[in-house]
Amino acid sequence: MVLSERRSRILAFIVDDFVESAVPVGSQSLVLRHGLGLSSATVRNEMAGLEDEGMITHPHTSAGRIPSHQGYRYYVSSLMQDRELSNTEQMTILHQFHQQARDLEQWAGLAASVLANSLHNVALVTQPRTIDVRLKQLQLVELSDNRALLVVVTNDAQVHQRVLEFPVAVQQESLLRLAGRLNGEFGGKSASDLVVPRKDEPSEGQRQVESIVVAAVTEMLLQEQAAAFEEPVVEGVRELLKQPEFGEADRMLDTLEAVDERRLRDAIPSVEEGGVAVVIGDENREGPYQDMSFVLARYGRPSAEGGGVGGVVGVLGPTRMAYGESVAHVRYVRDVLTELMRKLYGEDE
Amino acid sequence: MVLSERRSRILAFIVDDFVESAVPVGSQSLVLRHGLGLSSATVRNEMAGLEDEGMITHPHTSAGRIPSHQGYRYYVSSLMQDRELSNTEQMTILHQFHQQARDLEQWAGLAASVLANSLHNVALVTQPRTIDVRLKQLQLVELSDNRALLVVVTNDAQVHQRVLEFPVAVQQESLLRLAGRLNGEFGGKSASDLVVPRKDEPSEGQRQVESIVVAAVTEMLLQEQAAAFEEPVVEGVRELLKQPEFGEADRMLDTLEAVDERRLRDAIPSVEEGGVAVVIGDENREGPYQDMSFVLARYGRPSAEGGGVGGVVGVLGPTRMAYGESVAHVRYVRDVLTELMRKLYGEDE
DNA sequence: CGTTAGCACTCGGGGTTGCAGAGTGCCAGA
DNA sequence: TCTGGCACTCTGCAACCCCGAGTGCTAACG
Repeated sequence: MVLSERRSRILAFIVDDFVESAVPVGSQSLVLRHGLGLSSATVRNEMAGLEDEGMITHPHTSAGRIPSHQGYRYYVSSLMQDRELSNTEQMTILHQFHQQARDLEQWAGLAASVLANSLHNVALVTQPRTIDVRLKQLQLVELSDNRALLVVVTNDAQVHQRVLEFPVAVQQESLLRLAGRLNGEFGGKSASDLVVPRKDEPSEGQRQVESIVVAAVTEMLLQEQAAAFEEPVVEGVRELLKQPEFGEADRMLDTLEAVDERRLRDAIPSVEEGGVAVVIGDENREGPYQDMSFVLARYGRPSAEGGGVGGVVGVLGPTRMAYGESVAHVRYVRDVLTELMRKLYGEDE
Repeated sequence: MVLSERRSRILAFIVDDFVESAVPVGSQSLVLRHGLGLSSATVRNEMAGLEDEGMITHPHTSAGRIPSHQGYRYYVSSLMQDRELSNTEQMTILHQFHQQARDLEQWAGLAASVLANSLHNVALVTQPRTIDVRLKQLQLVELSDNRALLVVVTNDAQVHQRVLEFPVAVQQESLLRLAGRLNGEFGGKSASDLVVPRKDEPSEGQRQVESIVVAAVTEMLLQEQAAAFEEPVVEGVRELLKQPEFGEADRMLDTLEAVDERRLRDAIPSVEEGGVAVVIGDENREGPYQDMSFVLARYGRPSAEGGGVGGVVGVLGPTRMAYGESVAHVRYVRDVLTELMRKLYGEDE
């Protein structure tokens, strides 16, 4: 569907005004705010037209117009100008990363904070994951006589841990030897390559220990493999709930449920690599998000070689959202994260 | 202050009824619900007395009575009967722990979930910490040519990680040797014992690498040491906000801010070992919690030998809270966590 | 034929009014 | 010392009204 030049301008103004004020915009206020050389009556006629085309609606007979989901869609796809962040904005964001981001795990949280604060909506960032999970290194730390902490580092630089219990007493020294041997044997391997070995040398007890460790590692790798994402880091819930669409208490409670990490993990729309995806209102499959919008992007290295590592970064807000701003910010933070990952995992390979 | 037997009974009924219904309780409804052999008029006289003693108040002239903070305090200290969880309740909770709690890190979250669901309030649990942080083991994992992941396990079985950047290229093999050497040298030592060594053998580059690693480890240990608690795991925010005292939207927003992890970390009242602490309303120093109550306990091993490991577990709710239930649940979950820790870190030492 | 002025109509929000219900305080009598 | 009774108070809720902002339509205008 293509709108006339004039209608497009009017639609864009309606979207802009409504996004800013959250109040349905009427014909008169429109001509007053933006000096279009038309009378309010003409604008009313055009608005009626826009309504016929499904771009805007009435909340009730005598209220101003608000954009429909389709109207937002048209705005995002055809009308919105695609701005880049200014240098100052870029520097502000970069600065926060350079100052605080020590640890891989903190990156996601930091990115989420930055987005939430700039956009006053919920920001969500998943931890970087690889599609092809492999063991990088494991470590065994003695805790008590027959307990040890197993620490597993995978090729996406994620660290996982688990407490193991053995039927026999073990010494730190033998655990070290075992860890060393297993690292040599299984380092770089994926879950399916791990098998409980049947060597002859080790005593009965040690064989048991070994098989417990290998089983745990296998399970941890599989678990990592199974979840496309783990629960995303979510930031800015309060920012979101300050928006006037959530003014009523029960609406707030529903929304609070919708932005629960566990809930979001399964609801994040799929995103293709490269661009920034905008999913508006009822384009969402899941109920609670039908009057909200996602702006999402993949960060990380492309999965070309199967060894790609990455995740998803984005914001979630009411459909009445500053799409232009959001896209610009999400894209920039995506680029920053991608660059960080590129440095971390090395330039090539 | 001591109340007459009859007034005590009436106060207890007022607290019970108000906790249950959240509606100010009047003299008549009181005699109807509990068959005390008195007329409403007499109860009114007693209520006037209780009001003089500061135990209850009026929201306005012609409303029922609600307990004052002092009233709750009297109730908790003198009136409340101290129940234990029934066997079934204990089993339900234990079952959840046995089924899900694989990983030390998950314990806190699980404990919080259990409490939040049973008590319909916010539950908070800090990760176990020791007062005397020592290095247990470290691990170095190569990421790219000149980057490595440093994994540090401390004596409280916490795992921490950081990405390090070296001025020279490093090999996994030399990292392994370095890690082994440092483990031998510094295992069991605390931050103050770590010093950048000045050996002669290693080449210039390797010395740089070593000093970077040692510096990072020191910093991580200190950081762990500095924070009495890290941010607690918080669960059940939605449960809390469903309570009628948060029915209005702006009240909800304020509360949402108050239960923010970062905010809570600094606001948790201090708790002595042993018992269960109840901090009611304006007994809290910090503003946002002045009309809420904490029920808290320390879990873990006593810090007798300086090597104790533990944390804090508890709930946060409106002053109108089922204190008896809360105390019973918090105490039981505390015991469960303590037992788990005892097993984990060994019986003695 | 597109644009505009004018007009009747509609609806939500805010303020007012008017109960009904639940409670209280107090007093006089058992 | 307790209790029945009564006048009084305050909240919550529903009904009501009115104002303002906005619409749709029609007729006139360039």
